[in-house]
Amino acid sequence: MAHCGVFNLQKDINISEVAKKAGVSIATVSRVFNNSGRVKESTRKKIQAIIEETGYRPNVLARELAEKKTHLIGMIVHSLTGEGLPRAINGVNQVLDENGYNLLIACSEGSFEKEKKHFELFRLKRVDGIIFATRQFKPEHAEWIKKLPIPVVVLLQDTQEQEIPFVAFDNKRFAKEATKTLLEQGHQAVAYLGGPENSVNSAERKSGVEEALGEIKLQLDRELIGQGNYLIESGYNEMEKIIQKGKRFDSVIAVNDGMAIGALNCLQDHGFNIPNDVSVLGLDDTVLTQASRLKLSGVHYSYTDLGRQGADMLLRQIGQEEISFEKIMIPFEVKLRETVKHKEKG
Amino acid sequence: MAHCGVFNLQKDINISEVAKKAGVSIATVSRVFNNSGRVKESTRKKIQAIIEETGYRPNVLARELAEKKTHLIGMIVHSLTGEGLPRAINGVNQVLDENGYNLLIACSEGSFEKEKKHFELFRLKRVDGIIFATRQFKPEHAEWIKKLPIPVVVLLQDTQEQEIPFVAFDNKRFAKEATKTLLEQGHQAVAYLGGPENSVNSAERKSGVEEALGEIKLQLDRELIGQGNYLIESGYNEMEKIIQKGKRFDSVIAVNDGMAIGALNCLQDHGFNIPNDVSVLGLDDTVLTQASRLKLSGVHYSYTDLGRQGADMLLRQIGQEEISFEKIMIPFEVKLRETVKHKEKG
DNA sequence: AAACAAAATGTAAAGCTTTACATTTTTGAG
DNA sequence: CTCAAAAATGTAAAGCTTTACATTTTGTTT
Repeated sequence: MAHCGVFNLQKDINISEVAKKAGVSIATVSRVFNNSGRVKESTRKKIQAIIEETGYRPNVLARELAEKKTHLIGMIVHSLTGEGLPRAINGVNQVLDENGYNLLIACSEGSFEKEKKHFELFRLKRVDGIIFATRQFKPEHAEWIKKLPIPVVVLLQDTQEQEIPFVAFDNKRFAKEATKTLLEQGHQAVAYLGGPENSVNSAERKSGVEEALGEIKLQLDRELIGQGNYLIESGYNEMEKIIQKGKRFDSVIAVNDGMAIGALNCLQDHGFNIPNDVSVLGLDDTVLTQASRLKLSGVHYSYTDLGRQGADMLLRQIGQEEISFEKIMIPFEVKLRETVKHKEKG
Repeated sequence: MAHCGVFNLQKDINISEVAKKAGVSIATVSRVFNNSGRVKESTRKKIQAIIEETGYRPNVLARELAEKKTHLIGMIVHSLTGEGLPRAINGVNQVLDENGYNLLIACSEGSFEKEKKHFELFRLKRVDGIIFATRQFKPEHAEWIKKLPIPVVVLLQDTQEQEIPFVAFDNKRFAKEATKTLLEQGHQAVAYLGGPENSVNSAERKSGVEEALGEIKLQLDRELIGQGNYLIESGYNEMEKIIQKGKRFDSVIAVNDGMAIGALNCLQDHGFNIPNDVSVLGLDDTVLTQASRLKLSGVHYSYTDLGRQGADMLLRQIGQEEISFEKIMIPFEVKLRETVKHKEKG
């Protein structure tokens, strides 16, 4: 076996030592290593041999200092748990990896202060670009971003700014589509389980549901609305409350899978037959849809795609003179599975 | 509002400009900024005022070059999806953040080649340390790591090397404990659903189950063993196969939650009463345990903890002369929930 | 006031590369 | 064989800090 690349470096060798061994100047070595400028074939071979032999690798720090480019991308996410964001990170990471960039991760835990801290940190670390996934995009965020001399791409939120590009899910639209699909199956009395009041995404989804109902002159009955916190348990509890009211409904739409699963369990515990008595749909498509005995219906949208597109967009912006505005909405697909009663089968 | 820190930097200001403005040398500015060496109070104030005014921040790259320290930790994981590793990343990230380090993420997708590539990359990027989470720790890994001039901590696997510290779950032990707990409830005919044949962790868990059975002179019946791939569907299918064989069993242990949930669904579809006819337990404790109508029993162990302890350990090693060997096993807890029949209730 | 210690500050090197520009060498045409 | 142009290579600056060591200033003691 020949030399094992970088692992063989006992002590760091630098460019001038290579140059000395080859009897040339450091500029020539640099040219050979970076394949830039002209070098006579014989010289190139000689230098390459020495690079091979010594296992020389340029000091990345010095290089970055000289080039003013770190090939580092910073990504700020509000959470590292849950199913979505890790997938988004994965997507980002894939694209960066394919393009020779590295990913620096920071987690804000939803704290505005931490977001700021991480923006500053990334700025100091001289990252080449930032991907910012937040639960709520505020005017202050826009201010910071506009001051930054590097491109930023926002994930998950519409920035409402012509200067700040983003990639997001069209919450309202897919909630509307999913609801329409449900209504087309003949449902009329829809119960809705939403997320926390202050959640932008949750509000968007609700308004999508309402819009779909509105188009056929229906509306959400106040008595059939629950408000929870995305968790399975909360779905169960909110469903319980609605059932207790005794008002009739033929379908339940939940803002996410967790609450939908909770609702499903609750309905079954009350003896409802799913989907014949009640259809259930979550505006989501996580692993939970597969966990229940009846496969849960939902809306599929890919976080991996979100991440990939975001990273693509960022890389496009990097190196560009002007930061150009782009917005991308990730496509979605309504998935009717065993928890929704189909007309044709009805 | 005063100056908004780093965001205000229109153009980068460097230390010599600050020095010039203050009428001192760059060494003094450096001393003030880093709070090192002695500086007269009046000089310090003057310089601080100018730093404040100009928003000067040292160029991190130059600093790192001079200090030979990047405050960067590289983490290699085999997957970014799933519930465990993102939590581990989260734990690592928390500790690093608390200690002024940054996290560089790389995903190997289980490929040996990619692992190598990322080790090399991290080496070149001059990270201060590496956290390596792998599915299988091979002799080659040990070779690389021993050649590296920076500390490495391995996650999830016993390195079997006195020189390479690790943090892991004691798969065999918790599988054994969980099984013993189950047996103590009076079960005797245990069916086992395992993971892929080549999985180290899966094998460890199986041997833990066998050991527990062995202690009371029982053993796994070959007819009651399934081999799947961790997914819900695979749990369902493997359970189905076993049921078809018609052999009696009073409990099912699955290598993970996914397969346990699949098995649970399958059993219920066949009309078994859980837990009266059959108890079900997964050697895991993910969100899936909450998803089914009957809360799934399992073993809880914290990936966040794993990550935190790993990062702690790494930071301890950094800066130390000799790399010292440490091994940590994360504690676990058996969780009996609704899918296991309890003796006292029996 | 001298002498010395302690404190404050400055100088310059080391950390290592890339690259614009300068210089030398080679090649080919006349 | 000469000269110009092209090719190859070298020099030195720029990128910016930290820090060991040198120097200057200040303060104290005798």
